[in-house]
Amino acid sequence: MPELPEVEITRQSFASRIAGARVTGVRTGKPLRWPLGCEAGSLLDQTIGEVQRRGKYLWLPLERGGLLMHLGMSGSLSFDESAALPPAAAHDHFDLVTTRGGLRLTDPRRFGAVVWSPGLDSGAAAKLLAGLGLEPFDAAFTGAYLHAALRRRRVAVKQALLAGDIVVGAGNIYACEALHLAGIDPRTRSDRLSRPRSERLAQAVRDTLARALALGGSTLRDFKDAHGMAGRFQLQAGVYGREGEACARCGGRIRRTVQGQRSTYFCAGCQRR
DNA sequence: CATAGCTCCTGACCGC
DNA sequence: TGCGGTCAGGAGCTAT
Repeated sequence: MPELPEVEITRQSFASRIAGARVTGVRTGKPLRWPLGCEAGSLLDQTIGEVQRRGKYLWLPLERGGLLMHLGMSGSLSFDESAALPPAAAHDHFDLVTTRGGLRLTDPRRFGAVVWSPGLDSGAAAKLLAGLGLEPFDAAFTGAYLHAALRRRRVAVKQALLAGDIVVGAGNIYACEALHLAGIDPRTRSDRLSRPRSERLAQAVRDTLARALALGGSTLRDFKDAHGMAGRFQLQAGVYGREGEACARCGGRIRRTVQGQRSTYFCAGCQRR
C-alpha cells in the first residue's frame, strides 16, 4: 500500500525526468475516485514543473494550475521514456504523454485520483490538503508537538497516527511498525501517552519512514516505483503481517487485533500501554 | 468539536 | 476447476 515512503520513492523516480517536459497527450480510462476537474485537452502544451509531495499526495505543477495525484491503496505510477506508452491495459486509468516520456497511473482498485487544481494552495488541492498534519521530517514535528496533539484526543494512539491530521505519511504498515519500534501498545489511549513516550514515538515514526525510504518502500502485493522496482522493507518488518511469530526483539508473541476495521499487529511482550 | 462507521473497488486467498 | 465469502486498506464523507 502506498504510504509516504512509497509515494516519495515514486516521486523521486520520475520527478527530474519529467521536469521541463511539455504535455502532448492525455488519456483517461475508467473513473478514479474523483473527476479530473478539467477538460483533458486543456492540459495540452503546458510545461511540467518540479513534482512535489505533500503527505501521500503528489503535485505535478503545470503552467496553469497542476495535477494533484493520489495512489489510493493499489495505485502506482510508471514513467516510460520511450517514444510511446504501451497500449493501455485494463487498470491503466490515466496517461500523461509528454515530450520526455509517458506518465501512467495504474490502479486496479481505483481509490486513487488525478485532480486538476488551479494551484496547490487554492481550489481542489487546497481543499484536499487542508487539515493534513505535519510532515514527519519537518523540524516542527517534535515530541512536544506530538504529545500536545495526542493529549487532545481519546482515541487509541494508532488511530491518532493513522488519522493523518497530526502527522502525515504513516499508513497501516508504518503506524504498526513505529509503535513497535517505540515499544508502545497501539491500543493505548492517545491522551495517556507520557511526554517521554511521545518523544520516543515521534522519533520512531521518523526512523521507520526513513528506513522504509532507504529500503525502497514495502512491496506487499504489487507496489513498484516508476522504474518498476520492488521495495524490501516488508522483509524486515518487525510486526506487520507476522501474527503468531516471535518478536525478534523480545521473543514475545506477535498478535493481531482490529482497530477501526483495520488490522493492527503488535508484540504482546514489548509494547506496553 | 471529536469520534465511529460507511464507502468506493477488485485481486488474492480460502474452504468446499 | 469453479464459486461464494472474506479480507486488504486511504481517506473523505456522513451521522452521532
